[in-house]
Amino acid sequence: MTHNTAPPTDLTFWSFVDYAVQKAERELPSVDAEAMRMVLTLNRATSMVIYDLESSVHRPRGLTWPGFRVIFALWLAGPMEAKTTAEISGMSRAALSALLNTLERDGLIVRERAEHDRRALQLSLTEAGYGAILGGFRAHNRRESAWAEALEPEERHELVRLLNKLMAGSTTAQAKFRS
Amino acid sequence: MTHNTAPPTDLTFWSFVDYAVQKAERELPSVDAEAMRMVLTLNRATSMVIYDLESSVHRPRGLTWPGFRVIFALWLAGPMEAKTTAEISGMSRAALSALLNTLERDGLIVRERAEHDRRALQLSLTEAGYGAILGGFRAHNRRESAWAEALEPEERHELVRLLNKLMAGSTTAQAKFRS
DNA sequence: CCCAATTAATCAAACCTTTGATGATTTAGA
DNA sequence: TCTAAATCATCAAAGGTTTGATTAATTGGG
Repeated sequence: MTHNTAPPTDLTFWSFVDYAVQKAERELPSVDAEAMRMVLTLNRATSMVIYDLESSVHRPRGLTWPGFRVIFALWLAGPMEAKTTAEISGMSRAALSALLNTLERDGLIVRERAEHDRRALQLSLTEAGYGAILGGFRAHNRRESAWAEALEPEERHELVRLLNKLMAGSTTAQAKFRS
Repeated sequence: MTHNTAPPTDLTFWSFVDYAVQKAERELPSVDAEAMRMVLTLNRATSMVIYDLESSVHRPRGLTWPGFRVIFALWLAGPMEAKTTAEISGMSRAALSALLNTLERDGLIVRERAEHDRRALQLSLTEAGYGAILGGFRAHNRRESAWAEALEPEERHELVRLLNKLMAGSTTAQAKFRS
């Protein structure tokens, strides 16, 4: 817009990060290029992995990615209150509410009123839900393995360490969290 | 479900990864725990960063996260064909098509038929779109900086390197890509 | 003991995404 | 040259997300 340096004609999902960082530095000299590159790359890598998992494993089995996340959480930590499910599967209470309609309709989970607090909801897997996660997770984990093979074991460790450190910094960064 | 080891009562978005990996190993001994931990952590870290950027920067300014991505791509690499915009902003052609309706209605972008190929669409920012990205990106980049401060400069570099290596492995992993 | 503030869940409207189908154009091969 | 295959964009249906109400139940001072 400001300058008319023609962008390379062969821009791809991959090469765009480098191009974008350089161009942004020219347009806006005050930009924090390293931070920009980090967030851009983080977003891209994740989006590739998740798209692969969802489209190659879960959709063909009749689950969406969010649906899988909920069933997965209930498999490992359920039965539990809806509030907790929302928290650990990383979605808002409202989003979970909508999602549960589908999962309940498909017979994968059961909604029940909690004993101790009649406002609260107790969620649990049905037999069908249990079956779905068992088969789905094996396939899911095989794809995770395939992705992980790109890195050496120490590199995987280091990646996890850095991501955890990044998340831990969210407090200092005063990040906004999902309510 | 199989075993009835009660999950810790204080499960949070953060602590769930450790808990889940351990529990999955007990339920399914053949699981690739390292790969599972890597993908789970990657997903969580990204989701925190993106949620913060979207809810604290873009939504208050009237843009969704996908809307921002498109305007951002057009700012740096535009004007360009819709096909390229979809590619570099990481969405399918169909998703972009729907998104453009909103952006066009809000007067941020212009859709035009391409000269050389009457099937193709040429996209460009309007003055309003240009204004939106200038202000929005400054605030966006400030939040990126705040996140990046959690890591040392060399750590940021290493994180980016590892993420790029992971993405490069998608070929070997035979990952499915967005069409 | 009672009412105000909180908290759990849901609803509603607006949006974005996915897959699969349909309409135009363009390209390539017989 | 002309038709079959490929390509670009859009549509349609089903689903999930966000923010901002709204309803029901619980809690905590006064």
